[in-house]
Amino acid sequence: MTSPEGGSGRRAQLLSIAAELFARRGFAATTVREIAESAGILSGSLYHHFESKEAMVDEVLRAYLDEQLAAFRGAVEAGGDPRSKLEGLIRASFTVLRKHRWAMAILHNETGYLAGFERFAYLEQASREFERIWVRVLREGRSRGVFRTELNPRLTHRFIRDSIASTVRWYNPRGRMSAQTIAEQYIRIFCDGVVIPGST
Amino acid sequence: MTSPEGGSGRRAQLLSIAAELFARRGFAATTVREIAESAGILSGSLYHHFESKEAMVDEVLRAYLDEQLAAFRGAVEAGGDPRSKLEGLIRASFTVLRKHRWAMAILHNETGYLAGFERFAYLEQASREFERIWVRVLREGRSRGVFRTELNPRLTHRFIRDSIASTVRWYNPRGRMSAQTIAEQYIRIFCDGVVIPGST
DNA sequence: GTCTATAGACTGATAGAC
DNA sequence: GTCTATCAGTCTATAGAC
Repeated sequence: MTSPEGGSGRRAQLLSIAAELFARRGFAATTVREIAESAGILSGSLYHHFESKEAMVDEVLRAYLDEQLAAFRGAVEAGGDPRSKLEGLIRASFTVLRKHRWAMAILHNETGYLAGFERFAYLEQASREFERIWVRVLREGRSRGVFRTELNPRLTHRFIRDSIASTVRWYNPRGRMSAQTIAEQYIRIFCDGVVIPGST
Repeated sequence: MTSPEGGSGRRAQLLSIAAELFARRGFAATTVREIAESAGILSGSLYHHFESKEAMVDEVLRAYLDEQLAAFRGAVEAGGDPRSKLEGLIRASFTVLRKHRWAMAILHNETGYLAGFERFAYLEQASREFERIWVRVLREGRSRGVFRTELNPRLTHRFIRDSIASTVRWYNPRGRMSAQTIAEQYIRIFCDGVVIPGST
């Protein structure tokens, strides 16, 4: 406990290196030797900090899920009309993306693989809780007559969730497009669509 | 050459089994022993049909990319206004999804890993060609004043591409929602948005 | 906190019998 | 077309020196 993050700086640094590799190359395809080499140490030394490779991805994912859940709840509690809440949820996703981009990618890419292990059963629980939050907002908008009734709320949620998660693959924090800029484009597409109403 | 698909039935069957495993658990995480076991044979027997594990995924991906490219070109050549072309591209994606769902998932999930091998350099070429087709349609719509000018065409393309690719994770060909139903929902969200114009 | 050295399991792939 | 048997390499993880 030597830094505000609640862990030693070295530990957090190693986790960040591992997370990026897991996200870029896949969890199974990333070896502990690669993680160690990226950190400038040998693989055996990693086990002074972590119990196993699984424990590393576990810690990365839990930290992300906790913050994402808090951000989603905050967005809903901020209130407003359904559209404002929906925009808030999208913005909350991109706010968390800035800090947890690798974790978002890992969750998106590896759920199918990790869900097979009992250790990671909490991933599905978290996904269901996230879906509940989004679907509630989408249903509210529908019943108030501001969201299209022909759209399936669960499909709609997955649609936007997967779009955002996939953003991580090309998003560059030092690039031309900030997370906030991307968020505003996504809100535009998602809420209002690509086609200008009445143009055809 | 004993079947209309251009390969022996057995070969196609083995490829289908492998593709599903690659899509569900990841290419690196899937072992040749698992593929063989799913097919009811032993791992050594696989090498009578295929040169390597890489050759298997290679064949799966090439078959998909060829059909997808033809489908996209057909959609654009069908003509019509920009919105019709855009809808055609989305429908073409879902038409191909029915036959190549596992290949779509593999391409989406493993590009980051496979792109590292020279053997799979063609994946990036194909992605660029697909993007060119979509962006041309999106730009045309913009310049004709039917698509929103504030939207970045490349971002817009990736947005819908990744949404569709992610669909494979929950799409069930024997489920309540057909690929066509999903396509129409996606067209609605993507073209017109979730929010009903003038409702707020 | 890192290194050396290695155990023990698993991996993709091969050779030859049937 | 499948099986048996196995090789050579790689993987995660451990034990103990420094």
